[in-house]
Amino acid sequence: MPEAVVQLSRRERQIMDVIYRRGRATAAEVLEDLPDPPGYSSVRALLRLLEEKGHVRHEQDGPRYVFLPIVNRERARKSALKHVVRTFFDGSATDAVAALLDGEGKLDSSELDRLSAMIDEARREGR
Amino acid sequence: MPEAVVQLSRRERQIMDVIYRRGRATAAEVLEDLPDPPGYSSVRALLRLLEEKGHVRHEQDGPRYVFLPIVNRERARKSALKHVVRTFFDGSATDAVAALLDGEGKLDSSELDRLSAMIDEARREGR
DNA sequence: CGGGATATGCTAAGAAAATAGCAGCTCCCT
DNA sequence: AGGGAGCTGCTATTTTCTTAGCATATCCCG
Repeated sequence: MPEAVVQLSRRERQIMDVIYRRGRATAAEVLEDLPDPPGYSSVRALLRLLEEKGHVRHEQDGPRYVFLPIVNRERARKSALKHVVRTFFDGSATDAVAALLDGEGKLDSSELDRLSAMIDEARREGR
Repeated sequence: MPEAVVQLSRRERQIMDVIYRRGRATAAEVLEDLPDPPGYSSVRALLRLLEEKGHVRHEQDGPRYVFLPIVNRERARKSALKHVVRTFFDGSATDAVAALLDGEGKLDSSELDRLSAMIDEARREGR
């Protein structure tokens, strides 16, 4: 029930995306990956804000900070998928999978095997 | 090619989500579904803005407007999935499917069949 | 060991977002 | 027909976001 989906602002969202993509990132790295990159100071101000709000934390790495998400990737993933499924697929995970299969880049045969295996697995569990 | 993912503000994003979820919506309906619902006027102001920016259009329905997304759901879906896959799954659609299979609610057997069929399909196309 | 490059902390101001208020139009019901 | 309910258009205000600037600390290399 917690899942207090705090609403991030535009930049905050962009920054969190970068951090999730990289797993961890310094202010300079974040800046590198931001669209319409602002000044360095701006990024740092936002990172401080995100930290205050409890979205990231930092570890010291020599002279600089490395920022990490508070919510682990696993959880964040699920939450993101859930939102997409709810918003664009009427809650149907199956439809979402369908879109992934034909939308995203071609999957090679080993990946398809992996998926088949997962489906068999689900079938076994399901009965 | 560029997927000009125009950056929406917090509220704008929320409103677009509502519209995509419902397919079409009046200002009152949008308001209904918004978290931390603001005043009615606020919603309308935002809708007007979204229309100006080209994200939605409206049709007249008797005395009121019904708003619809400009980008059709199909495209919006793909774009949303792509973003999630990129941000949280290192670009691996397969991993995303995996998360969907065990994350989202249980799939019943007919859905699993459907997925199997899609995978076979992909295999056939892929070779 | 000295200086440039790179960091951080803090703060202030400019830009954008979000909200609310008011006037006027339209529909609908009694 | 009269009047309330429900909408829209526009605008003004407040709040939040976003940015940049400056002072200070740390690292690292020649």
